[in-house]
Amino acid sequence: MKFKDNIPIYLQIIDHVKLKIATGEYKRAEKLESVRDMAQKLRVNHNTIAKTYQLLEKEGTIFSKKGVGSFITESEEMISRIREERIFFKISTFVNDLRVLGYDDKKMIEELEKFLKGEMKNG
Amino acid sequence: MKFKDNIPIYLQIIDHVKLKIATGEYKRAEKLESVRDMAQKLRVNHNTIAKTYQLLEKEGTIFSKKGVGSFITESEEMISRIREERIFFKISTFVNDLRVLGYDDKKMIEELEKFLKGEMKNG
DNA sequence: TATTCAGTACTACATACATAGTACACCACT
DNA sequence: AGTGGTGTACTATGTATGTAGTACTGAATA
Repeated sequence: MKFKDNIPIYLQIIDHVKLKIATGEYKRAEKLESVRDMAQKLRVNHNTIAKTYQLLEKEGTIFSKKGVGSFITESEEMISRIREERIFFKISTFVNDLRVLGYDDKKMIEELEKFLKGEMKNG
Repeated sequence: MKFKDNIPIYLQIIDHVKLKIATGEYKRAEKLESVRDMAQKLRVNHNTIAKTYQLLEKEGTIFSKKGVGSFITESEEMISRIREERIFFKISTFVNDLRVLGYDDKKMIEELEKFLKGEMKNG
């Protein structure tokens, strides 16, 4: 996993975990990698992963048991919400950003279609 | 202007300036507010604005003259590029993000259209 | 019971960010 | 020549982030 500068690593890992939940890669009640294993895999300090897991637990996305491990939430409703909120956020961000740049609904859709067609030509 | 946590203020101001260039609010060779005035307006330290302007100058977006002020680039080509790069980035980010979530081109456009229609109902 | 693995907690250290205050260098203008 | 506005530079301080190392607590298991 590659981290961007200028954004705290622990926030990027939080997003990384929630993305995997949103895509279904992480499933309900599934055991996460341990704090130390995840730290080694992502090449960060275990304290950074501990902070990540603690914040994810605080918002209910995962839960941790001392001596046992950390697990994805058991609530399917929570998992659905994570996915839906993510989709809504991505779309509304896109719409807002392009409107600020002067795009109306029609032009927005046209430019998106043009982009998708142009991609096919190039790669 | 409201700043997000977790993203350095000076980066947010850089984006803020470039957005105003992209939208045409800031025009070619236009004089920017002074370091101290901009600082007061945005309620940040003047050192933060100084850093912002210096980074914007390093990438050629603006230029500064000691004792005179800071100015938007004189290059129309540069201004066009700032706008075009911004649009490309927003669209490609959107496409990538939704693909990761399992959306193909068709569904992507459908969901965008649904979002835009849904907005009309609500507000 | 003893070991191992798990989350958690703490100190120490370094760097980036942001503020606060001050000072200097440069330019325009009176 | 002097004044004021400009960018620039510097020190000091505090907070957040991240690493490094160590140690503790709890649960599972041999």
